[in-house]
Amino acid sequence: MASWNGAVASREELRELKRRAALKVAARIFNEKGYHATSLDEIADEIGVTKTALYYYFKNKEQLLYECLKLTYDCGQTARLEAEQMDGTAFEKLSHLYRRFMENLMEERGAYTTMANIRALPDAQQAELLERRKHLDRYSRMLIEKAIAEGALRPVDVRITSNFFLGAVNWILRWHTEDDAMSPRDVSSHFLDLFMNGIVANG
Amino acid sequence: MASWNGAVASREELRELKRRAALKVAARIFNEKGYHATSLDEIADEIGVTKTALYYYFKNKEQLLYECLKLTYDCGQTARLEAEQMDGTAFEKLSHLYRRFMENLMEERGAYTTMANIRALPDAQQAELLERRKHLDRYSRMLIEKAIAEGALRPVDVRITSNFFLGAVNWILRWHTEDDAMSPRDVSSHFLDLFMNGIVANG
DNA sequence: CAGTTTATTGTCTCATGAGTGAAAAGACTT
DNA sequence: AAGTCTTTTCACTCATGAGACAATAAACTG
Repeated sequence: MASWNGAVASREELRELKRRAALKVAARIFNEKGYHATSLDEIADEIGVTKTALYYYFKNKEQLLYECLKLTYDCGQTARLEAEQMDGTAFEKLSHLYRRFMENLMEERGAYTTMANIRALPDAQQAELLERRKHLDRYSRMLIEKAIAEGALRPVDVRITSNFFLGAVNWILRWHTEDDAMSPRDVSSHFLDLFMNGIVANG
Repeated sequence: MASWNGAVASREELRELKRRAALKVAARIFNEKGYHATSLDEIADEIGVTKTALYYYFKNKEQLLYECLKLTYDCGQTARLEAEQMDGTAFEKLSHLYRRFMENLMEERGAYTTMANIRALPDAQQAELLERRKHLDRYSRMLIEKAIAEGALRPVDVRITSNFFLGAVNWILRWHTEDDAMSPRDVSSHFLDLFMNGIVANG
C-alpha cells in the first residue's frame, strides 16, 4: 500500500487523520485474525510505514487494542443517547438502539467487537470497558423488559435473548467488509427484521 | 487442580480419556481468551501437569487447535447426517440441524468456534476445515431456500440470515459454561425459537 | 537557506512462549 | 526386586515480536 493518505489538512488534523487511519487498519486486521495473532509490523506494513512509526501515534500495542474496543462502546453509547432522547415506546427505542449500534459499528470501521481480548489490558482500562459494556447491556435489557410489559414483545428470557442478538451483532465485523454488496443500513435493517420477526412465514 | 482424573480404565482407554480431558480444557480456555492468548503452560497448569506432558499426547499447539476446530464440524456433521436421514419438510430438517448443532457444541465441550484462528494451521488442515464448513453451510442454505419454497419461511436473504444465526451460535461457547443454570437443550430450544419466531408479540 | 520542530527509520534489546532431548518417576511384568 | 515399558518432568534452545533509542529525513519557520 502507498502511505498514509492524500488529504490536505493542518498539522493537528493530519495527525488525527493518520491516527484514525491506523486504527482502522488495526481494527480490520484484529477482526480478521484476532488481536494476539496480529503483529505491529503487519499493521505498519499495510499502512506503508515501519512499526516504529506507529509508536509515534500510540503508546503501545495495548493502546491500539484499547482504542478499538473503546470505539465499540462509543458506537453503543451514541446509539443509546439517541434512543434515550427519543420519545416513543420501549419497543421503538429498542429498535433504534440496535439499528444504530450496528450501523455505527459498520460505518466506523475502527471498532473491534471481540471482548475476549480485554484481558490483555491493564486493570483500569479493563474495568472501564467492562463498566461501559454493562451499562449498554443494562439499558438494552431494561428496554426489552419494558417492551414485554408494553405487550409489544412476547415474554422471552432476557438474558438468552440478549446473548443471542449480541452474538449475531459481534460477528458482523467479521464478515461485513467496507466494499460489501450490502450497505450498513441494509444489513442492520435485515438483522433487526430477523431479530424482531424471525423467519417463519406468518399466518 | 488435581491431576488427570480418577477413572479406572485400561491403558489405551486411559490415554484416550486424558487426551479428551486435555482437549476439553484447551477448548474452554481458547473460547475464553482466544487461541493465541493461551499458552501451553496455562493449559497444562490447569490440568495439573507440565507443558511437556502435553507433547506426549499432542504433536504441537497447532494440533490442539486443529482438533478443537475439527470437533466443531464434527458437531455440525452429526447434526447434518441426522437431518438428512429424517423424513419431513425442509423446515423440520432445518430446525433439527440447528438444534442438534447447538446441543452438540454445548455438550461436547471440546469445540472451538472461532474460525479466525484457522490461519494458524498448515494449509492442508486449513483447506480441510474450510471445506467442511462450506459443506455445512451449503446444506443449511439449501434447507432455508427449500423451506422458503415450501412456504414455511418468509423470503429472507439467505446469506444474511445464515450469517445472523451462525454469529449467534458461534458466540454460545463464549458465555455458556458447563455449570450454567440453563441446560444445552433449553438454550438451543430458546435460540431456535428466537430464530424462528423473533421476539415481537403475535397479533 | 540555517535552524528548529515534526515525523519516520534502522538497529538493538529483551521477554515470552513453543518446542526438544535426556533423565527421572511410575506402573506393570515375570 | 530387576528389568522393561509408559508417562511425566527438568533444563535447555530458539524464534518471534514488542518496545527503546539514537540517527536521519521531511516540513515548516524566520
